[in-house]
Amino acid sequence: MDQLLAHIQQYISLSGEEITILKRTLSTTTFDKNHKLLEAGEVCHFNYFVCKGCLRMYFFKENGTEHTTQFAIENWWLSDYLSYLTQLKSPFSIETLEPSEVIALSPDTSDLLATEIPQLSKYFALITQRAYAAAQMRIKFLQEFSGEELFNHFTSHFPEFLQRVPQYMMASYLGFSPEYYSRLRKKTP
Amino acid sequence: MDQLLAHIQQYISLSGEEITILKRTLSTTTFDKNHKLLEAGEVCHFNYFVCKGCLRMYFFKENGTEHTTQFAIENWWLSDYLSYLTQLKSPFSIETLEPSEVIALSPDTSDLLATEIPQLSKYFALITQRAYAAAQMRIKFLQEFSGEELFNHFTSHFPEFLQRVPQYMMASYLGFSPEYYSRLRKKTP
DNA sequence: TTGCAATCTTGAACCAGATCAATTTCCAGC
DNA sequence: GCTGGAAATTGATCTGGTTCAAGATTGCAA
Repeated sequence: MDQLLAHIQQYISLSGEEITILKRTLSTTTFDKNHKLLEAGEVCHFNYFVCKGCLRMYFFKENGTEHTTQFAIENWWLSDYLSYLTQLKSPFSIETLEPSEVIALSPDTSDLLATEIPQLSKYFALITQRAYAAAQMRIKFLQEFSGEELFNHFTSHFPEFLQRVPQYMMASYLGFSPEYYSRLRKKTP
Repeated sequence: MDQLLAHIQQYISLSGEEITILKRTLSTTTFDKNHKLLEAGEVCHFNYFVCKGCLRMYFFKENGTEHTTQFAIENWWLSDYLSYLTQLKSPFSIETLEPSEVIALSPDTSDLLATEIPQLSKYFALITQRAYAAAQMRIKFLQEFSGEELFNHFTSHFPEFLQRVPQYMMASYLGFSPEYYSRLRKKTP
């Protein structure tokens, strides 16, 4: 919970009263490893803030192969935004990869908080802008880099991730097969 | 200009006075075909709204090949959000593909308008959310579909685009070579 | 501690899509 | 209405990455 308050206060300042409102309105939930927060075919009712742990969002192709589209660790928000906004069914699943502590925010609660704490809209706007900017860069990387380049880029920029995430998930996140991932790993130890 | 006002009023309602403020503050600019609105290496100072025409955002790999990351037609906003937010240099270029009429919005003007027309923050927030949602779906499609599937999906969902955009740009947008695009096209006429 | 299931590795055959090179078609500007 | 350059097609060849199948490792549940 303090995790989120600290994160918010990186962008806007909160009065004592506002902090009280937030603490009263929001609550953290603890989940085991491999707990499903969203199952493909359901509506994505929440935007999840990770206080502690690690989540991922993924989907299945018709042929049954699984593809991870996003990871989220401490201080990241994660949700299927299209489903979250429209309340239509999501093609994605979201699950914990570690025992995790998250805050689940619904659109209603979000609106409520934004009216009680006007500043908060600015925080949410910033978060969404940053998420969009990150998505733009991810699209660029996927187009720009070969598998090997993606692998090298990722291992050098986010080494901490590799410890926390199974290789076959990393492989599907970067857009190639587990076998090829293993070969790249061998290549540059 | 009315194009933007209409677009805004799909999401929020504006008073006559607010419309006046908008008309006074914003202006449309007309550009020839192939006009560069942003050159790679510069800061992206504006978020562009397309009243009429067509823009694209693209970048170059070291090997010199060009990759289109986004198109924008009427009623779409386009910018390199990371550069726009941080005012750091952008790796992208933005150019018109047709004679176009656009509204260029700077972060300062955006803030100014948001204080004069509080409702407008909601509009901008919605636009960004939708853009983020679209980017999430784009990433999903790029992971989910083979070249041929992407091609079929795109031609069936956005046939109007194909008329307006050169094939080699479509090819790089979908993530493959112009030659392969041509072969796919032949395959399914 | 053991046993089983999930994950990771390795090899060999294969293929979607790239690259290179040679025409052909399409236009924008004179 | 030419004409030169950009865009599109087509064929031949090549390769990054997949797929399939068979072990080797790991890790966790009982």
